[in-house]
Amino acid sequence: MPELPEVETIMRGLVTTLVGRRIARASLARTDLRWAVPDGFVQAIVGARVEGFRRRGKYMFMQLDRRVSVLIHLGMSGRMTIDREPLPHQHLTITTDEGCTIGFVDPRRFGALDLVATEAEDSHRLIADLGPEPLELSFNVATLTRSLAGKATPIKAALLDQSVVAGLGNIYVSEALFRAAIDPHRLAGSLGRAELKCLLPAIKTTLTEAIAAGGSSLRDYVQPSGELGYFQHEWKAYGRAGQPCERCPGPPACAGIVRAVQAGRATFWCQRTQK
DNA sequence: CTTTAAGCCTGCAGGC
DNA sequence: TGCCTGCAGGCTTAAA
Repeated sequence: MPELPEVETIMRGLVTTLVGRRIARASLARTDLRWAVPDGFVQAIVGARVEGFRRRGKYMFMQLDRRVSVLIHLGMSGRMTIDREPLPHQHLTITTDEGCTIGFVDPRRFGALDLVATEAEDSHRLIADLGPEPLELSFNVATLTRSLAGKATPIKAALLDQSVVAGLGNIYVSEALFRAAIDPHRLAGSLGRAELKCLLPAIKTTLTEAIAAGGSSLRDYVQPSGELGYFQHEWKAYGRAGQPCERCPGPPACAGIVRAVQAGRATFWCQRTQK
């Protein structure tokens, strides 16, 4: 589920029910997530008021009055629920002073919960090495050029590297490369200035449109309300192996979208138009 | 140093 | 129906 657009969507859902509210109760069903939830987690948040949220890459901070933030990472299968019956694998349940119930659900337990001083959010070990936020001005042709310079790794893998740019995952890298008409196998350092000037807005518009659509839903609900995202209907490459490419006339001129495995991850692209 | 592969954990779809 | 295999949105680590 959760790449940047999904995390952003989920966070916006949490803002409306949590900001300004006090945490009346909290319970941890288990603490062995990707990393152990720290001792004292529940005591640290119960009684606190939620002041705001912040997203950084695929990570979310829930900022409490007490100068403490809860770091939330959803891993592969993480979800947040609002006012829904407890689900299997619901590891954390929070109740607000208004009686709303927030659930953190993560079957595969690749996700994480941690505490960090609010003023030190950016120093957290999971955050410190993240690259620029792709939708901010700090992510531009100059910074992208610098971070890709000399890289002998395929551009697909480079864009998945969170220290190059924070928040892209397997779906949106495939989508952005399709839009930029760049072959995912091209070595990152071999991309010319013109190609980077095309890739940059391709990344930004893909993410912006995905956020506007509420993210992409694969097999789980994305939004805390249970609503589905609908950007999966806009996918032009990801998950479309064997289907026609929208830029091409179809067979025999073009075989359509093909799938291959790169660095252990599925990649989808059009061999005719992505060079 | 850089780049690839394996591993973490569970659920689901497809093949037999 | 039931078992087995492969695959999945992320990230870390060990190995090459």
